[in-house]
Amino acid sequence: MAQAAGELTLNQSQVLGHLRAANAPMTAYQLLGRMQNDRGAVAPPTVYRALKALEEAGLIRRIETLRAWAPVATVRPGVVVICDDCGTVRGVEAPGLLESLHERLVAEGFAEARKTIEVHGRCGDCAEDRA
Amino acid sequence: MAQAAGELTLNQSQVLGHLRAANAPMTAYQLLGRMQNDRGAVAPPTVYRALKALEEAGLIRRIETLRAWAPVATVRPGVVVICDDCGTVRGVEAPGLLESLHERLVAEGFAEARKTIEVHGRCGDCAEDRA
DNA sequence: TGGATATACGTTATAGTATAACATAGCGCA
DNA sequence: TGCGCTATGTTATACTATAACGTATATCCA
Repeated sequence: MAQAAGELTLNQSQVLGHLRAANAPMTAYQLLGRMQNDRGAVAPPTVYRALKALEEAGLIRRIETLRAWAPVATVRPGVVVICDDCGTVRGVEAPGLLESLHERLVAEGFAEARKTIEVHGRCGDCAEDRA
Repeated sequence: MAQAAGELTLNQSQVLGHLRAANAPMTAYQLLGRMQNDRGAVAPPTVYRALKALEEAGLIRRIETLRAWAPVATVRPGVVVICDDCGTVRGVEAPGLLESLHERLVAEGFAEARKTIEVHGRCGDCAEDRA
């Protein structure tokens, strides 16, 4: 069951599909539940393997502070903004910010490999709802 | 067993002591092991309760990307820099950077409550060791 | 004084997140 | 055909975190 490079397997595309259909990040076990609805018996490694492959392909990322996963389409750049009321997540572009942090660390001799920037709070829509 | 505000209980000061003695963040269960060495039977809630109190007191913080805990040195730094080789963690102050991100989000109507910024890579010392 | 309340901790059990290890199956190709 | 590769299945277990309930001690104040 070899797989052409750049294409998704069935597991992977199902997991990605569920993540893209959701309006908030999903935990691995929420995904597992969906997969079991779709297909019957599915075990955790099936989901975790798909998540790993999708993450390596740059199609999803883990939201560390939520222990959950989101498609990069909703979260693309470096800064992830999370509304604790409605659960939605979006990416904010802040190239200058990331750049200056990078410079700063390089100057201190630190070789940066991976950045996680997550901001929690309440989005404008939810603030209005409570106004 | 009420506790004067601002003072640490025995559990809390033992947990904090272990974290300060370590040269890298520790997981809750590593701490649990140390506590058991010190005192015999100790259960997870004892450790987690101490961690929660210490975090609320601003004395430690959870390193999300490591699922581990580290003491906070004096000022609460905005950016946590983690060496994946030696495991050490340090805080970097970057007030301008955080400020500009904050402005940016306020402009979009987002009310920020909590930020997590963690950078992984290799520190200068470890780069030298491998040179 | 004594009882209502609050806080910390003990204890048991369980929920939630993630991976190790080994087995099976399909595919490309020498 | 038989070998090696990759994806998936399957079982078990490790690791992280919290719920729920019980006990002890301190504090407040009627």
